[in-house]
Amino acid sequence: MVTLSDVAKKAVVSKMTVSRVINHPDKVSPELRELVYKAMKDLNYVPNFTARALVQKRTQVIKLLILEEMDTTEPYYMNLLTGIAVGLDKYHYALQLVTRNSHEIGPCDGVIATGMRIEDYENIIEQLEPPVVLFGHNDKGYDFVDVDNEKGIQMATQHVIDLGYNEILFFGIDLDEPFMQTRIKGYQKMIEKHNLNSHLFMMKNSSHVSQAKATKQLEKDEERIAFVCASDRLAIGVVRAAQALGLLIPQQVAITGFDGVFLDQISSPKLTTVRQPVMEMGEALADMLLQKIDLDGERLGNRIFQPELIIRESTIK
Amino acid sequence: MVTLSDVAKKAVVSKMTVSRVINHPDKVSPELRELVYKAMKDLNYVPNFTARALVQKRTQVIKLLILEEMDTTEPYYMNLLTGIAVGLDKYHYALQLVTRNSHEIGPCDGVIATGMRIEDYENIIEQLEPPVVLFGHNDKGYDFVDVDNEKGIQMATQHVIDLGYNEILFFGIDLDEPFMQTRIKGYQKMIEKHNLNSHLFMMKNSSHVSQAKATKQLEKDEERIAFVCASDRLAIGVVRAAQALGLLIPQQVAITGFDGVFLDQISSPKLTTVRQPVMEMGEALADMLLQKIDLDGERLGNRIFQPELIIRESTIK
DNA sequence: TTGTAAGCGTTATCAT
DNA sequence: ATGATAACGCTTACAA
Repeated sequence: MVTLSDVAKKAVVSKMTVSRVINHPDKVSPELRELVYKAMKDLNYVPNFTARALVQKRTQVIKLLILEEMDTTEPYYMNLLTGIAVGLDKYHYALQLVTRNSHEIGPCDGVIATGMRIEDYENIIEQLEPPVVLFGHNDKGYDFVDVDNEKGIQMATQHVIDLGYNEILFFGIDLDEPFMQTRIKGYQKMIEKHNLNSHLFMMKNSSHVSQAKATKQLEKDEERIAFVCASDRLAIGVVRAAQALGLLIPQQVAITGFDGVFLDQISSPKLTTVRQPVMEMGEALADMLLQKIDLDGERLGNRIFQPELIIRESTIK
Repeated sequence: MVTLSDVAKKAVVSKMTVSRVINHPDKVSPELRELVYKAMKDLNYVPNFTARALVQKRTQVIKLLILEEMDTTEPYYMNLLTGIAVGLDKYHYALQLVTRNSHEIGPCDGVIATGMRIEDYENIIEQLEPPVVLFGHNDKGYDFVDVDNEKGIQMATQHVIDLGYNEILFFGIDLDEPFMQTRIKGYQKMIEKHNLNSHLFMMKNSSHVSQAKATKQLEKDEERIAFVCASDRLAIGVVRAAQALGLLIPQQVAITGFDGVFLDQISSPKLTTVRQPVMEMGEALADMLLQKIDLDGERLGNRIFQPELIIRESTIK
C-alpha cells in the first residue's frame, strides 16, 4: 500500500506538503506541487479515507431518515436509495436507514430526511445535531431537493388540452402533503386558465382503487375523457378500466401518469408520464449533504429538478 | 465522544483489557469482564469503527461487481442492492458498484459478483485478490447465494396441473444462463412426470413480447391453457393477451409468474407467482462476505433460499 | 491473565 | 511556503 510518506520520500518533501497538495493545493508553491503530483501518479497513490476520517473525527456514516410508511418494493424509493448510495460512494460514505420507530438516530456525519409531517420539524428535525438535507419542499429554511411538481402536472394537463380534451379529471393520492397540494394546484391553474371544469378525485395510491373509480366515471358515457393522474400506479388502473369497457385509448380516453420510474413502461399501451429524475435527485441529496458537512453546516439553498413530459401511446396514436 | 480509554479508566483496567473484552471476551477473567461491560454501559460506549479499520488496514468498502447488462430501474435489482446495503450497514461498510467496463476493481475488502458468463471465471473472478461471494449458482467452488430455481418452477407447474390443466406452456427468457436452464429443467421434470407435452417458448424479458407470443397461442382456440412464466414481467403480458381476446382468467387461462417482487401486485387479476426473497438474499450475501473477510477468506459453503408459491387470482378464483 | 509500547495513515498546530 | 511533532482511537506484539 502506497502512503503519504512514500509519496513524500519520492518527491523529497515532507508529508505535510503532500497532504497540503491534496487538500489545499493553492497553499503550495507550483514547483513542489508539480513534483508531488508526479510522485503520486508514479506511485499510483490512493488516499486512505479511513485515516483521514479518524483524525477528523468523522464516522463516514450518513443516515437516511424515512418518516413515512414506505413500501420498500416501490421502485420509486428504491431508485432514490440507489441514487443516494451512488452519491455517497464517491466519498466512501456508508448509508444507514432509520425510521420513525428507531429510538435514537445514533452517531453520524449527516442526515437526509424524507416524509416529514408538520409536527416532525419541531420534534425531530430541529433536534438533529449533524447537518440535514431534506427530500421534498419545506419553508422552514432547511436545504432541500425536490422536483417541480406544479410544473409537472401543468405540462400533463396542457398536453391533454392540446389534444382537444375538455373533460379532464384529476386522480390524486389522498395524502395531505405538500407534493400533492402542489400537484393539485398545477392542475387547477391550467383548468382555470382554459375555462374548464375542475374534477378532483382523491384516493389511495393503488391501481385497483383507481380502476374502480375510473370505471364509475367512464360508465357515465361522456364523449371523450382525459385522466391526469398523480402517479403511474393510478394511471395503470385507469388504463385497465378503459380497456375493460372496450373504450379506445387514446381516441376516447387519454391518460397521463406521474413518476416515470418503471411502471410507465410496463403498461400497455405505454404511459404518457411526467418523469421525475429520481436517481439524480438522490445523488443530488448526497452531494449536497457532503458539501454541507465540508462547509460545517453552512446554508446551501435548494435544488429543484425539472420534470420531463414523456409522450407515449396512452395519449397519442 | 467516549473512547476505549474512558472505559478503561472507569473500570480501572488497561485499554487492552477493554479491547479484549470486545474482541475476545473469553481471554479475560469473568470479574474484569463484568467490570468492563458495566463501564461500557454506564458510559454508553460505541466502538469507533474507523480507528479499528485503520489499524487493521481495512478499507471498509465492498464492491458489487455486476457483469451483466442491468436495468437499474428493475425492482428486482433494486431490492438486491437494498438488501446488500442493509447487510453491510450493520458493520459500517460502504458499497460501491463496479461494472464490466470499469478498468480496475480498485481497493476493497471483498467483492460480491453477479451475472458471470463462463469465461468470466478465468478472466475476472480468479484474478480477484480479496474474498468473493457470488450471487447465483456456480460449480467452480466459490461460495454463493441463490434461490432454488428448479423447485420454484416445479411448484408453479404442479399447481396448474393440480388445477386440472394439461396444456401447459413455459414462457422463458432467452438467456443461456444457469438460472434459466434450471427453471426449464424444473418445468420439464414435472411435465414428464405427468405424461404431458412440453412446450417451450423463449423470448426477451418484456411484457410486450410475451403479450404478442401469448396472443398467437391463444388464438389457436384450445380448450384450457396454462402459462408458466419465468418472470412476472412475462406473466403480465400473457394476462393482457388473454384479456384482449376476452378469455376468462383463471377459468380458461391460468398464469403463473416468477420473482414476486413488485409487478405481481400491480397486475389485475393479481398474479400467482413464485416469490424469491430477494432482499433477504442480498442481506445474506453481505453477511456471508463479511464473515468470510473475518475468517480470512475461508470457504463457507452456499446458501440456497427456498422460494414461495403465492397463489392469487391468476390461477384461482 | 493483564499491561506497556508502538504504530496504522492522516491532518492540526505550531514553528521556522 | 514548508516542515516537525503530536494526536485521532484502536489493535498487534511483546513483556510481565
